[in-house]
Amino acid sequence: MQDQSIKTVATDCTCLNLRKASRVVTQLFDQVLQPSGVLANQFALLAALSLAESVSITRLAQELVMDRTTLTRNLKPLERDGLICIEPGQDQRVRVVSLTEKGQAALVKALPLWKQAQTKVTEELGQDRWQALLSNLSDTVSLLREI
Amino acid sequence: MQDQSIKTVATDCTCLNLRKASRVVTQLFDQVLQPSGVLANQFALLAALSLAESVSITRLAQELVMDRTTLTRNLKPLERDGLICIEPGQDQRVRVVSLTEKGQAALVKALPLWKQAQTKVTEELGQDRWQALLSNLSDTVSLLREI
DNA sequence: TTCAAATAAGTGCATATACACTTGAAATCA
DNA sequence: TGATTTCAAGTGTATATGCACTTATTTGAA
Repeated sequence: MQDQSIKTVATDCTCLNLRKASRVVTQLFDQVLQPSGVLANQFALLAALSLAESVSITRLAQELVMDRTTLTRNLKPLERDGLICIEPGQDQRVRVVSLTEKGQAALVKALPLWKQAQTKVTEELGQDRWQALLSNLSDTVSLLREI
Repeated sequence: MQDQSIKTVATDCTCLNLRKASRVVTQLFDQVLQPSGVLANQFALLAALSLAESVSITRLAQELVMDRTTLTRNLKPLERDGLICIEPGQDQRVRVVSLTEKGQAALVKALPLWKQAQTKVTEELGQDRWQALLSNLSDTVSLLREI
């Protein structure tokens, strides 16, 4: 009798559908960004750091809607490759993250590739559907992040 | 001068927005499913297996739009906990996955919690926006999975 | 019929994700 | 001022993700 319900899991589960789409789109972005040497997630980190200039790990994690400990580990490869710099802040508890020259350069190099990936998505979905998707994703994050 | 572009990464990046939403929603589902003892991703695997009855790893991976090797590893904890059974098929290359009694029971136990999580999402987004989101996610997967 | 191509799956490696717990520093309060 | 609370960050552990490479089996063709 729960057979009906189980079918709706496959078709209607918000989490499953989000994760599927996330996998597909991440693979596309990773592939297109390949020549730049950064992955999709790393590119987003670099972009966020470029805007924030200099920011604590906790604050950056909040902006990216990412667990703080996840961010700590995501920063590791970027630090190892010299794209970012992590220094103690005035408050000795805080560690401040910022882009290095090399990181800034990697971001600039990756930017046209990112636009390419974005264009692929908008071409496939069409502008209207893409706008709607983005808007709904953004709303989802806003509405669910604090419950 | 790429400063404008970089701002649009933070707001418009399809990949970033998808991953953010995926994180938020996965955390919600994991939390609500907690009493059932399965995570959101594991729940989706159990549901898919319940529908497929008995299926090869490659085929199940295709259905879930998941890399085959990712699925292999995702099945590990479920097999360890006795929720699924993996046996060689007639074709000796193939390994056939199926739900155990225990897995079926876990799925049934988790189902009302899943509905609870779904309801939370639809209540926050509202029916129309939720329907649109789901539809757009589904289209995104269909349109981008083979390019 | 034998050998090459194709197919199914696993492993090594690296990144991504987050919870529980710990450590160390700052702020607050008795 | 000294003790407690709060806060920022790191670590241990476990799951999730996918690419490159390998192994084993099947299929197909010379």
